[in-house]
Amino acid sequence: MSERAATCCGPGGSPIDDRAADALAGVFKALGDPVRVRMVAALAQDATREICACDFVAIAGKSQPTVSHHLKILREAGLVASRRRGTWIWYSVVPERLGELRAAFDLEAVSNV
Amino acid sequence: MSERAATCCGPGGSPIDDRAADALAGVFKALGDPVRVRMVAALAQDATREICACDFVAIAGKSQPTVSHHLKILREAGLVASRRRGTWIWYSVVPERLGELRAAFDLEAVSNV
DNA sequence: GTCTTGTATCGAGAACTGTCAATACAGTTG
DNA sequence: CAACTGTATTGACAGTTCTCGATACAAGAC
Repeated sequence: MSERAATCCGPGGSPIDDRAADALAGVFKALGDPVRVRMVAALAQDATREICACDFVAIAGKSQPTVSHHLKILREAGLVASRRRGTWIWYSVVPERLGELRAAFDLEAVSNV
Repeated sequence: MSERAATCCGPGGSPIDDRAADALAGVFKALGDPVRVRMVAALAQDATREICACDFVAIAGKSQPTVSHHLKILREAGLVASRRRGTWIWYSVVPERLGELRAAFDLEAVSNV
């Protein structure tokens, strides 16, 4: 930067506070893996869809511990919810969180496309 | 899974092909860092906004090499574009790519929120 | 040409991530 | 209770990522 920067640059302050940036980045990071994208996509076909944890082994094409690891990341990011019913655990998407993400792209820059 | 899975699980095939999942995950990964979220947010205030590379040092609060590293990641993800004008290099958002991301959330599951 | 300044790349270290085998935990069944 | 099955956790390894100092490259000023 240096002083000369004043010659080239406008104001350009960031329109997002650090807490919001951290939160957004956290959710994006959770979606930043192809395996997890496939899992979320399978769930997000509709908001009420539930998929048994055991089925994600086939959907993801990974071992059971790996699938469990990815499900945990998605859970902690608030993207999916789990619900035990009898022996099996069913996962579903959290529509509110996906709505938040979509809203994050509803900016001037995007709406004009 | 095992054979018993057939007892608990529906079809649940993934509605996204591997190539699309890889592509989506790649863009999400690029957004999976608070520094880059702040940089993109600063650019995305409107589609025509241009920010000098030198200004991102202040916006990101990181060293110049680190900022350059993050800008490269955003460039390679197609999220921002760079344009040299004289001495300085100006960055702007790529609205089409942001539109693609927004479209990724326009699913049944989300539109019903 | 040299000097100065903005930007990108290199190199290295610390921290994190994806993966799976082995193991532990949680339910159901007998 | 014990046995079985679905799920989560642990431990370890390879690969990646973030960060910055040092350095190289690029363009304008002199």
